[in-house]
Amino acid sequence: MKTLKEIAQAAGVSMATVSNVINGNYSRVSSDTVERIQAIIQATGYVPNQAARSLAQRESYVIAIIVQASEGENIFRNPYTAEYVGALTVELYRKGYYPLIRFTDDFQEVESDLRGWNVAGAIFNGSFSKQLQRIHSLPSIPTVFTDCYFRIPGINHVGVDDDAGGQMAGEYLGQMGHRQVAFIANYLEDSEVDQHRLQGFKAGLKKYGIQLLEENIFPTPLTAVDEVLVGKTLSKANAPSAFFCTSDRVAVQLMQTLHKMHIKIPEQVSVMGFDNLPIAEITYPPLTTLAQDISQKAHLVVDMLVRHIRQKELPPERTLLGVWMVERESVKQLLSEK
Amino acid sequence: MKTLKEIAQAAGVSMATVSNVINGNYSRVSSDTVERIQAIIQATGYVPNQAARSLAQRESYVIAIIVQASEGENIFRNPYTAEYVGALTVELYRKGYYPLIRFTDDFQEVESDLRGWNVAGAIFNGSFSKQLQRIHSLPSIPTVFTDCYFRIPGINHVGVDDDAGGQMAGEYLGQMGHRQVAFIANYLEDSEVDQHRLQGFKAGLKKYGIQLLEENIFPTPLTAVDEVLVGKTLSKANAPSAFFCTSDRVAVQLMQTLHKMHIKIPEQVSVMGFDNLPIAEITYPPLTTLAQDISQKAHLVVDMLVRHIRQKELPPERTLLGVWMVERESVKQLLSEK
DNA sequence: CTGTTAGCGCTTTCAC
DNA sequence: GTGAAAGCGCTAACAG
Repeated sequence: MKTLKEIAQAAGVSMATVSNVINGNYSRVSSDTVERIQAIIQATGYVPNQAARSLAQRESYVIAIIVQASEGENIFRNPYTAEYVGALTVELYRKGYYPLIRFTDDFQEVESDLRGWNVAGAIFNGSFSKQLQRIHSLPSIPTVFTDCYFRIPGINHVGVDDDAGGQMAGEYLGQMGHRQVAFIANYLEDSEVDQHRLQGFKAGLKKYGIQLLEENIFPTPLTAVDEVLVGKTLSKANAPSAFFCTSDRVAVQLMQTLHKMHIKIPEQVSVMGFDNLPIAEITYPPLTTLAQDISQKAHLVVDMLVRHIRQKELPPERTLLGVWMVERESVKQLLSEK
Repeated sequence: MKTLKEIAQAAGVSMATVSNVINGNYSRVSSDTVERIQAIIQATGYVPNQAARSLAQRESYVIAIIVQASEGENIFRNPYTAEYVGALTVELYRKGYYPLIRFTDDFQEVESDLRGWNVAGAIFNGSFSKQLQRIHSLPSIPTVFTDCYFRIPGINHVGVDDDAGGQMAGEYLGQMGHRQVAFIANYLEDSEVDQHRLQGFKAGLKKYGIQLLEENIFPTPLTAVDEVLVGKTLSKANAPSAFFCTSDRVAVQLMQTLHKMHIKIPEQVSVMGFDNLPIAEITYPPLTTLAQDISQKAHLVVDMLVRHIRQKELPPERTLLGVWMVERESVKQLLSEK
């Protein structure tokens, strides 16, 4: 018993009626028939063919999840991305959609996925700034962009309040008595996320009259985290006593380097991260960081997307998720100074 | 320009011809026509409709990746799973397939995915022991099972040589001079992976005349890793000087507990893991562990699956991937004893 | 080499 | 309430 037609025959009704039952249009079918058909479906374990449905409806229940990654890169080695996509997956199934996950950086591939699968919607993660114009001008499929900043209005976006997070970090370090601090970005030049975290950080420090020196801003982990550079930075006259890193991953790298150099955390140097990934709990010492609620974010994103799928022509939305401090043990309270 | 039909009209040929060009059946089309049609496809950015193709062929280019997880669980928080599924995703796209990722524990859902999408094949990860019978009796879609042990013959399987890994761990600890050791499983009762690692471990220890005491075998992290139990275990007369954990994640938990108790690793207690996940590098101290090549595994799995898709009726295959020691700093060399 | 034709399994008017 | 029929976009014989 494989097709709708066979179900219809078994029930002695037309295909249209079975179709109505399957799709929950009970108002068009007598409750007797509904029950009878459902019983048969149950008994036979009939499963509708998604391809046929998608063809007939000119739309599938597929949602593309496009994650920016370079050719052949396994982006799920990044724990943040993995957890986020996992959370999206869970949410999508909950709502009856199927995720189509694609790692890419290439607009061609994105376009053929979107069109080839007649996707109902798409979720983008990462800074697709360059391709954005073209993505945006695609057939009118609803999209939500996440973790990126755009100058283009008219897109749906869910992000994290990076400014606020940076600011909290700045204030916290100030309050803990640090007066010389440093910032390590992931990719300052390209990532607006990094730029906002830095901006917020500066603002937070300002409240304590602290200035972040240009020389203490490291645009990428590569330019900061190796032993010689860390050594140089720490041996200066006004060496920073604390580092704020744009992500937990970067913080972890820094901590490794410090361990190798036998520099004690937080006794000699304090470290802060951003994201509150599972790894933040297992570092030594446990990492003080800014938390974002990834499940909530996924939930919001999927909700927003589904809303726009159901009612096209809804005006674009933007949401910024809050962040909060998770105080662990990687930042030392300094004696207050003059 | 959206459909094959339109391309055919534009080129002044029949749909069949365009179809042949799209599917690379160049032997049935003159090279002139091939070029002309390809040019048009290029120019118009035509993308074939996957649903239609799948309907007509009675098979899609979708491969289901079924990951065992409880209802609503985001299994990508497990870094091993995330990395593995990511690697599968990369490999599948490389071969022209689309991954359909599903977290579940429920056979019903598996079945409706497999049938509803007319998947070309499926990859299972986790111990689907209970459902296996039913999965196996499904419509004849090729499957590969990974990271599990089954008594049922006739299935394709790619696993890791857990016995060998366990044995290497046992021999290594023996060679490093440890004489009292302990083993922490993830879920000994249910996981045959754990059981094999334990078995190998015992065998490896035996070469050094070491016996693993029953009381030093912890069936789950819950029964081992909390402070009181660790305290009790370590204060015994013949306290273990080293712990072999069935996974890096468990090892990390143990290390955290030890840190909390201010027990020095490896000076006071040595720790070994299994998997060589990225986290193994960032623990303090870096974790000595057994490595498996996840990309290679994914590659093998996809290769095997595709082989069975192309030639049904191929006899079932089983492959065991090798593992190797990655020596870092979590195991101490003890003075050799009597 | 190329075209014609008959579906794949489902949804969707539109009649009844 | 229910059914008949016309596709959705593509592939797969089979003719020519």
